[in-house]
Amino acid sequence: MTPNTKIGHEYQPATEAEFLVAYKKQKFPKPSVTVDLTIFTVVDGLLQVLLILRDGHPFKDCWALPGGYLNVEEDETDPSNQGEDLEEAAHRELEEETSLPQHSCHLEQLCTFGKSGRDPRGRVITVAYMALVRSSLAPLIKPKDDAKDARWFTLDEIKALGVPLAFDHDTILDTAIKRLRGKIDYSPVAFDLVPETFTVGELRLVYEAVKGETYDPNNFHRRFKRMQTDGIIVPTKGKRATLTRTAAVYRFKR
Amino acid sequence: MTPNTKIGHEYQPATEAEFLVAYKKQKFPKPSVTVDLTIFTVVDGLLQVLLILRDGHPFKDCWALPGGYLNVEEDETDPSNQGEDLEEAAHRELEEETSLPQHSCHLEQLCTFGKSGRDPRGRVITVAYMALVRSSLAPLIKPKDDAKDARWFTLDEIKALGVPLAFDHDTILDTAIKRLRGKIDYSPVAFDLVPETFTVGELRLVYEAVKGETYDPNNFHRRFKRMQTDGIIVPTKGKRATLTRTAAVYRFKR
DNA sequence: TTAATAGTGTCTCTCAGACAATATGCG
DNA sequence: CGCATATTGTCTGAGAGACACTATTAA
Repeated sequence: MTPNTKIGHEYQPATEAEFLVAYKKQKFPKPSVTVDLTIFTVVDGLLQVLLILRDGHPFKDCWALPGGYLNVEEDETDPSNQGEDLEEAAHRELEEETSLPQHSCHLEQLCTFGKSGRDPRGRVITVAYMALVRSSLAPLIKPKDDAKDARWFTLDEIKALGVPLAFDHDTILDTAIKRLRGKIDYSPVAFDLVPETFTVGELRLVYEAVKGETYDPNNFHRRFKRMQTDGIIVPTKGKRATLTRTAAVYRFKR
Repeated sequence: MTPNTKIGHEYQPATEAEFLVAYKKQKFPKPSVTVDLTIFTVVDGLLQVLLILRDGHPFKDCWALPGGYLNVEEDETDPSNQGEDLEEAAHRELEEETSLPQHSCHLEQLCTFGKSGRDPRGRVITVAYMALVRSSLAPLIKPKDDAKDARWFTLDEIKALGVPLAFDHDTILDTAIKRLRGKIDYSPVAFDLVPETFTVGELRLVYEAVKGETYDPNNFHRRFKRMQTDGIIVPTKGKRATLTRTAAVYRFKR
């Protein structure tokens, strides 16, 4: 890395130990770092996103993606502990927001946004993550139904708000949707949106909700069977689920 | 975003203006943010990466990806100016390192790394970018050939160093290679590694260098012709280039 | 002339889209 | 029973991989 001379990052004594002692005494402006989450689920064949209503400034009373500051408090007694990792913070936020047990949801880093002026409090860089909540877990998330502070939105409902989301969260959400739509074609993310066991129809509904287009049920079934012969999907004993008739139940492998 | 109570992010007066005044007076620990670049090129049919030799602590005398601090100095007279954007910083670093004119290279955000302990100076979050330099520009980059401070490495040469790169740059590089290998199949990144005008063979060599595998020249040619009928590629007047015989020359469209 | 690469043609296999047909079981 | 969905099957066309073949030209 090329140190920035203007803010004094390049003082260079002989040993690294000496350097660090001197370095710690210096002061240069730093940004804040936050972690924001785009939490998706598919319920009733609709792609939905979890938004929270901000109760404090800035963007008070605006809907926003859940998120929070990255904890970077250094441990005085252990210099190697410089606070929580980014993934750790994302998992923490996800748990705080959904009350779901850690690692019950797929979580992946999406993109980092840091435009000057995106937060009136000062320079804030946000690392956006995308989380996928399987439909069987989604209903567990909204216990505080009366309190209007967190709820699932379909994409149309967000548009229907008529006002933008807080900060640059519209851009983040847009990036997340594009990423999800792209990834579903070549990676097994769909299996993180469906219940642990599922029927062909349920999986197809997830694809349709994410891509926003209909799939020919016959062709999808063929594709599904190929996944079965490839060992990606295995049949499950509990061989029934009810829609208009019975259907075989499967489970994702690995 | 959910403010972190422990570091006092949630003081909430009535108006946003009042809030901001009070907020600015607070102090909480912040990380540094850097931008690191993985700069690729393909020369002589080999995928190469630009590394610099660190002349200061930490990781003095280690090879590293070029990078530097994000400038977040706020403008006292203009509160909306909170420093340079992430992309701006990446372009600046790229120009500083390669001396190539701005926007002559493809540049895209890769991933953000922020593990606790990755930098002994303190908590540092780095936003990694991937840059692609077309082979016709690559030779322009190493004027300081005697000074051993920046040069192209093939992947094998990096392995042959026998020591890891500085910081977590091995991980970043690995991520970049995987991204490039993945993207070349479904996006036109190869055209950012080839000269502005190119022959079928030159384009194939780029694919082979990136993927690390050989392509059947006949089948590749067929694929190439399909791109031509799709209008992605157009023939160019200067219809010759020399290897062992002449070949038609093409240009990427859009 | 020769050798290496450009460029064409062919066969096979896989997979996607369109669409026909049968099976099943809830109402 | 009737109908919606599950499940199977067939036809076609696009594209990938393997491989044979001809054309061109620098050395």
